[in-house]
Amino acid sequence: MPTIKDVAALANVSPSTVSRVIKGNSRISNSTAERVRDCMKQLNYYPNQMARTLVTKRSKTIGIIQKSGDNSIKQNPFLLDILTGIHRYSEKHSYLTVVTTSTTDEELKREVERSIQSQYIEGFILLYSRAHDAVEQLLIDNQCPYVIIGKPLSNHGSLFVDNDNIGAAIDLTNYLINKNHEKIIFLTEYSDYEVFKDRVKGYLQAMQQHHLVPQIQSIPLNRKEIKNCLIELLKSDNVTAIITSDTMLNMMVISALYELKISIPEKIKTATFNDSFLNAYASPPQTAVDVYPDQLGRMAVHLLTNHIEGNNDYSCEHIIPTRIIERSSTI
Amino acid sequence: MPTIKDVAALANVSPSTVSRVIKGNSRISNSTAERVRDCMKQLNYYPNQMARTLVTKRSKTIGIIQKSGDNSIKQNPFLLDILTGIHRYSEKHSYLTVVTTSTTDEELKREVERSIQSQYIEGFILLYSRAHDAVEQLLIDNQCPYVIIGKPLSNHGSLFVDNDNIGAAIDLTNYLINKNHEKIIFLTEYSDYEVFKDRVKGYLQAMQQHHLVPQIQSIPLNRKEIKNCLIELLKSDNVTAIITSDTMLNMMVISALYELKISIPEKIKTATFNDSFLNAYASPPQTAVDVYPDQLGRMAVHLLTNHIEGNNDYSCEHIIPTRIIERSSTI
DNA sequence: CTGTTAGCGCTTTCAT
DNA sequence: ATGAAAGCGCTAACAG
Repeated sequence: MPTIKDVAALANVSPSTVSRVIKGNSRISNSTAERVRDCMKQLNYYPNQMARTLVTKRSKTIGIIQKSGDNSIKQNPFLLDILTGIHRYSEKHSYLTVVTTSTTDEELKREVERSIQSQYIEGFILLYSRAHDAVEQLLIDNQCPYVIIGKPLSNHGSLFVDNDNIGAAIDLTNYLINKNHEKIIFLTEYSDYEVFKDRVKGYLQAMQQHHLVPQIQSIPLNRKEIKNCLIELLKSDNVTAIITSDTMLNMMVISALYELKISIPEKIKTATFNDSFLNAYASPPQTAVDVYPDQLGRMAVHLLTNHIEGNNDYSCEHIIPTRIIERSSTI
Repeated sequence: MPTIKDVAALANVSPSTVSRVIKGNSRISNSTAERVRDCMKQLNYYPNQMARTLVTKRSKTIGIIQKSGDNSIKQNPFLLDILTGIHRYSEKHSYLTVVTTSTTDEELKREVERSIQSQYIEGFILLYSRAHDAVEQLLIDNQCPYVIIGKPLSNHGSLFVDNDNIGAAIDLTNYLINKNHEKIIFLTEYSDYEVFKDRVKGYLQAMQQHHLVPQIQSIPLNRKEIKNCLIELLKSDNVTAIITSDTMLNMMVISALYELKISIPEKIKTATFNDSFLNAYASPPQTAVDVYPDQLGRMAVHLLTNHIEGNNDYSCEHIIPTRIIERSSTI
């Protein structure tokens, strides 16, 4: 591997001159700059990032923290779409991304701790929001720059980007109400994440505003329990529509409905949040709220890199809009 | 941020002694080692990875190369399960992973090029296998250590780990034949990846061995085309079972069947490859071949790190077994 | 068992 | 416009 010295020697200049050429310093004559660049090509030289980082203290690397859990949680297409947005936008700004995950919260914390200590991650993006989160506290304690994708909770003025989940839930509920549904139930998974709380809130608001009786049910992400729960819910009342708090839960619900031979949309309508291919290719395709995960990721990177680089730009919008994608499940 | 010198000063030893304590060198008296460790704690000291890498030339970082494509390709749970396996096992061996992806092949190549040039990735894992792949050629040209998850093609004696896809396809086909199916069709997506070729081969072998007429159809991953294709295939013949080459295609197929009001498993059985939650929570749950993606990832890391660290251990098994997970779609 | 010394490859004053 | 020199934080001979 050729070093900056090799290039310097070949070009008959000092290493500092080569260094200046690399970062496009203007005070270098065109002729030498040209010559140096030729030599770099000739030797197939590329600057060693480690060495550069060591002196500049700029690794151009951001850490992404997923919530812990098993595969089916982390493989939520919603999260993956955010990841894609982050990745794409980071690349454009020549930032590298490394993601941290774990099965348990404790392990996740340890992992994040490790990557803080290695001191080459310049900032973090937190892919979830939850009150009293140990990982966020870690970030605060270590004064790491970070941005949350989700609702900002701590009073540390943290950077964040989010959807208006209450509004989105109101919209989706109203959409069904406008189709003359009256008995609409809301299914949500057990969890203390903020998103779900907001969606419940929005549903409640919309139902109450139309003087309809809301019914909310928390269920674990588990085939059997979901099935039993549905049997219970559907036998007593004349439920005509189900809203689920997230696509993964919705997927399980429609799988259970299929088993129960309750056909969608004939007997019951279903709709959910976080659109993705999972909804487009479900049986039948599902109506869902698109939360523009790509944009969430993009904006998160934007905020974080701006903050890291000191050029704080607070003019940008932190709330990403949403829209309902209508599909067969509610038609 | 405290450095090794600060620790050394506080402990009244030289930096080299601290360095030795860090890497657990045995030739350090217990008393000083203890004292040094105390000082590290006291100062909240953690070694700077960059500096360490610069001198040792060991970054303990491996690069993962996904195939290019849009989200629905990269979010294939099969790939993500491999990723999880890689990640988990890397962590255990305190390796870091960074993944490279892109929408197009050209961009992917450029990205990989960049990460080779940055010279801090010690080896790569290629998540696909394809003949005449430009990215693999790049790895070869730059003499990067790498392992392929999939069929080894180049004659460079590359490390690899794979399933016996032909065998798996034979098994799955036989499973259906044993259930007295005779008209079984095989649907595969357009693509030049090796996995699919092998699965087709296995299907063919099994059908021919039982003197049944095979029927293979390539289709693009596209809702409309799949639907039309199914209409065509199902009207002419008395097809009783469909095998798809991958879960994503299968998902689209069952969505189309739902639309066509052809119920599974009553009118037709379906089965596919690469098991995941997508099959477990499909409508109805799908029979699928589990290829143990976690183990594929795990073994890939094992081979790669062994190779990087010079302790070549060729005794380990490179072919990961498979098994059929039976679910409602074929019952 | 421990200290001294010389770098790893790069950037960055400070000169000129 | 360019070079010399110092040093980022760490490790690795070589001494002793």
